[in-house]
Amino acid sequence: MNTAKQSLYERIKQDILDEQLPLGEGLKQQVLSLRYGVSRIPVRDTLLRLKSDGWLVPHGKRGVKIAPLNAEEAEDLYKLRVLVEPMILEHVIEKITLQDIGKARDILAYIEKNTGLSSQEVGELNWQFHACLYACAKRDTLFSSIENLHFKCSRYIGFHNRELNYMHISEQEHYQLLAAIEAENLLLSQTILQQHIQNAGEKLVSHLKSR
Amino acid sequence: MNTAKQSLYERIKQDILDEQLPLGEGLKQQVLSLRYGVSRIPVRDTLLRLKSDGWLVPHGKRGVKIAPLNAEEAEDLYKLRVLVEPMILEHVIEKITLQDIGKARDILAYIEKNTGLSSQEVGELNWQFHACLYACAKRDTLFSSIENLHFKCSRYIGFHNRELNYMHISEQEHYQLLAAIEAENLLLSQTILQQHIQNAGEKLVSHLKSR
DNA sequence: ATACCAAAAAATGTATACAATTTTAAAAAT
DNA sequence: ATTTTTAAAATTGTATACATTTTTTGGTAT
Repeated sequence: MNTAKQSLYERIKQDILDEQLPLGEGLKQQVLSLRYGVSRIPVRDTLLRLKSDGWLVPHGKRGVKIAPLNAEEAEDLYKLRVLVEPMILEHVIEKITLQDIGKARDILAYIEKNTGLSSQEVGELNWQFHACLYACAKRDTLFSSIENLHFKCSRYIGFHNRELNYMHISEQEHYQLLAAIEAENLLLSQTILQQHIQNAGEKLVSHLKSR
Repeated sequence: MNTAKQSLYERIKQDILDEQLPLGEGLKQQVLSLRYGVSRIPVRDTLLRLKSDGWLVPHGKRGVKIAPLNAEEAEDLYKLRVLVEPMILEHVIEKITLQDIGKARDILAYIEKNTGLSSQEVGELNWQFHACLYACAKRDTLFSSIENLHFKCSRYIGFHNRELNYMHISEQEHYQLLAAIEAENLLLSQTILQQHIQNAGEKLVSHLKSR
């Protein structure tokens, strides 16, 4: 919405990702308002929003804390994605244009060219690629459900990339997916996408469990 | 959280369901704060929350309006439920106790006994039945994803009941589902649940389309 | 008459102030 | 020493006041 609050939302998200905010304890509105140089009102708005997003959870009778990462949640999120994301491909193939495909290909090319990207930037571009494909299906509900799953995953993916530096592997799968969509081969594209998600999910979960 | 805001959230939800609030136009914070006798701050909190919930959508550059009902969204929501809800049954069957089953059965009995319930009350009790089963799986992420889908559906279900008075039909399916879970028959319970959701979904969608 | 611009009005975003609740800490009682 | 009670401190929820942005409206020019 507004620049101030939007940036506050982004800044707090970033600080959660970078582990700049206390994990076990409740987040104090006043501490955050001092830290970010705004009043408690926009802080409250942001905390409420991040709670809806699932990045924050209730803390005791009042306030919120950062949601702990756990392997079980990651597992369920990826299983959900395996089921849900292929659903939208039907509509993607129906509606996708050459411009859309070009745009998606551009994102992949950009990732390949810029080897110096941070893991988080790669993660964001990865989602841009998927979102770019899914958006052209023009199914708001499906799209936002998927977007929501991605958002919840993104906390794990950041971690994933930072510690495994994994993302490059999946680039080939992205090109295969794009080709299958371009060929309007629904079943193949769904299979590739499922595999793509499952591969990433299994790697992440096994890594989370082995800590 | 607090009583005042909790009840404000419930009251605004109720007024959206009962079509007591303007549909096309943006909801004005001040109008609502006068209407409900509170300041704009808790109103703002509630509007933000209902926007996250999907009951409200952005209105122009600023503010929110009530999300319009449309058949496409209902269709996608039910298709999502058909895929996602059977997922949790695996864990339900693994963990469910006789107490849980008893509690679920009590809810069904209560619905049968009280023939004078409003369509909305029946809808709420229906969800209580499902939630009661799903909760014992102890899978927070799966549960809240399903809860979220139900919540989005609930706007349509209220409408559905009011205009079709359909819900009694599904009681038999509920008993069948409970029996299959009690018998620890995963595949059967999943099939019944899928059918249950699909039946309701198809009826609702066809009704929405024929307006 | 239509399009465009500017000023006023309206609506929201944010800050500060106050109220209510919860947490803490300390003291008293067992 | 441990538990319970009670008061103070801390924290959040809400109201009011102010700032900023958006929308509307009225006027002017083409």
